[in-house]
Amino acid sequence: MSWCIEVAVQAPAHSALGDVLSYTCPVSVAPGALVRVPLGRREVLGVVWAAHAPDAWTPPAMALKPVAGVLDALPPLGDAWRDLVAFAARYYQRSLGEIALAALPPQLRDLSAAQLARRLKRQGPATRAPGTDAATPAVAPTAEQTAALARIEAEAGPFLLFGSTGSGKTEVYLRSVAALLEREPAAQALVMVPEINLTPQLEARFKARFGADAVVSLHSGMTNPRRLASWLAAHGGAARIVLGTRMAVFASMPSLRLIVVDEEHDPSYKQQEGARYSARDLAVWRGRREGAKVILGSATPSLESWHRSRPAEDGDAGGSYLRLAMPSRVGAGALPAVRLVDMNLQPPKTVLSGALLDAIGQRIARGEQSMVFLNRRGYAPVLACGDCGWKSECPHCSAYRVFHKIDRTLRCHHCGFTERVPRACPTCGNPDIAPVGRGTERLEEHLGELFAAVRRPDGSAVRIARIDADSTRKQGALETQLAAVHAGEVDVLVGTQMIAKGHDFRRITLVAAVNPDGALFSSDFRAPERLFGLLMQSAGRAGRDAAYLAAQESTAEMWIQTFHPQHPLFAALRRHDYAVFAEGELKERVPAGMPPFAFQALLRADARTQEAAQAFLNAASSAADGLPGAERVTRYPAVPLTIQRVANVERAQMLIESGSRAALQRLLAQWQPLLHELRRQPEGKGVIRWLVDVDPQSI
DNA sequence: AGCACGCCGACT
DNA sequence: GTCGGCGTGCTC
Repeated sequence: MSWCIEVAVQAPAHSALGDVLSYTCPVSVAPGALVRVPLGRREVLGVVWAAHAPDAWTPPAMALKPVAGVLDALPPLGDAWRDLVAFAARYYQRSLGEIALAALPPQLRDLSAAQLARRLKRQGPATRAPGTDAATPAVAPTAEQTAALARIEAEAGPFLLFGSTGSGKTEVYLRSVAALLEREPAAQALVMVPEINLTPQLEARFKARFGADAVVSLHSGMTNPRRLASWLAAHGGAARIVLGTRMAVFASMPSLRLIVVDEEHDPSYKQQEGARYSARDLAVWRGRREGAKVILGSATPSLESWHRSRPAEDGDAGGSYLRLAMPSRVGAGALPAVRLVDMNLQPPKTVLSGALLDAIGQRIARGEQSMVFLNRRGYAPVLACGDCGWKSECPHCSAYRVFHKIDRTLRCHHCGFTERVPRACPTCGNPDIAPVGRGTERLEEHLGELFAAVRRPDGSAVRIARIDADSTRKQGALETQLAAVHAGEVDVLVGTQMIAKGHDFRRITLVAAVNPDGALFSSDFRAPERLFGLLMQSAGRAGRDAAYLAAQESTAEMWIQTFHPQHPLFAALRRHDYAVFAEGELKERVPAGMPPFAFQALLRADARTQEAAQAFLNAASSAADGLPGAERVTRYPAVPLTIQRVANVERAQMLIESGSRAALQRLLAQWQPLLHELRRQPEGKGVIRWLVDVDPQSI
């Protein structure tokens, strides 16, 4: 008789396939061990979830296949890690194996037991990096930082570190990590940032403080071998500090004691494909499960975290998070003065108001830098024919193709369909087709023309640069461009929100948002929150160096051009008052029953036709009628997505909402098998795929 | 998810 | 006459 082991393999949740598959094994294998198992015609990597001794299981009707190999050179994944994976799978309605395998470095899938053993030997034994040897002399912390650190030491958390841009949140992270590593010889810390772009500078700071050996990174921009090496270092305990993007929340860290989620409000923490997990929320869960402290940091926290960190008041016990405020900027100038330009008072079709141009011109003359934001790539969002009304619609999507002047193409930003710009209107032959609206390319060109005659202090011509997804497509292009800005080789920087995040430009004294109005009246209730965060973050780019401002006798300014200057969002922004903005938003959400006062999920269907997609959703809704607890959950009607068709696929979704997270979870869990079933019914005809998005980040 | 098997259009 | 499209079905 042999052992029976239950193994999680990469397969989607499916009615025909259970969460784990059973195999026989001649020897005992610990849960958490990695194995190679036959699956159909191939052999795949799996994680052992349970093992049953020879006398403790009865063979099922079907014959079980034997395990193909055990990767026993690797210590098994811990209970805590498996609990995290199991929770994420359950909460986000995915299969165990899908989450488990996605959480492992991809290269592990291709390695045999012998190859892995060799690899581990080469990597050397898990010598624990000391973690504090290279400690660079740090400047003394401010009173606010000291106070926050004391609370973090003394209390359990989770903590919401509410620190304005430039308040030195990173220093608090560094010191919290340092205190932990010194206190516990084996302890590990996980530090997450929202974007890959932000990992290099963070890595540099952590390596300078803790030594290169103690720190590894984990993100999708790394090569597979490097990712495997980092993962093994974290799993073996050699790496004391793991830095990474959202995927790092699943890193195996046997001695995890501290988790930092920087810019916790950032939407990038929510995965938008496959398993749609929130790395921030999982970090909080993981911290509680493993007894690790969790620090969420932001100048503009998510309303969820803000609400959860509300102080106790009469009649309200307060939130479960502890809010630590650091309102002052360190070594930076005062927060920039916010100037609103009422575009209603400008001549029609004004792109950049005269006052803004003057202000930028003055900065150029003084050798300072300005930054102009426009959240739209390309030259113009639409190309149109004035005669017949033709517009550059994408044939495969319900969206316009964007005109990119640089390579004279029309590109669909949703499906990627690209064509050369036609010489004349494709429908009426009119050669006079014109760009409508503007993107970063056109803004860059426009600024170049406007400042053509202006001279810098040394008499040379003005230099304008653009940073967006197009200009940084090539490997290393972003670094090169950022270096040029730092070196003062750029006077005016044009870009998308890519340049609003994190980068610490010392000589920028003016930031302008040219056209932020779209988000004010969006159908997505979180749009204002995102806009506020983005504008605050952008404002934070200006005047980061107080000494520089003083030497220049300059002041930092944030310019906003808007047709709605009286909007309350701008009033709060003007005073840099996130708290007022947040309280205002929360007040609106209570009566509307919206998050954080309710919990949501989306059921989405993609199909050949919009009718088929909606028919599936409606049938799904009917199927949920009988489920226990359904009366505590509101199901809204099926509606098309804002961009209804992408790559010839019609998309519809249905919002599901409840005041009780448990009730919502219960319904989703019971719904899942019915949805699989429904797919094969007539109502599921034409459905290409369906998916559940728990705690959707936009609706 | 893979990877098969299984029936209908343009090519050596 | 085949090569190949992706529509259903199965994997312990």
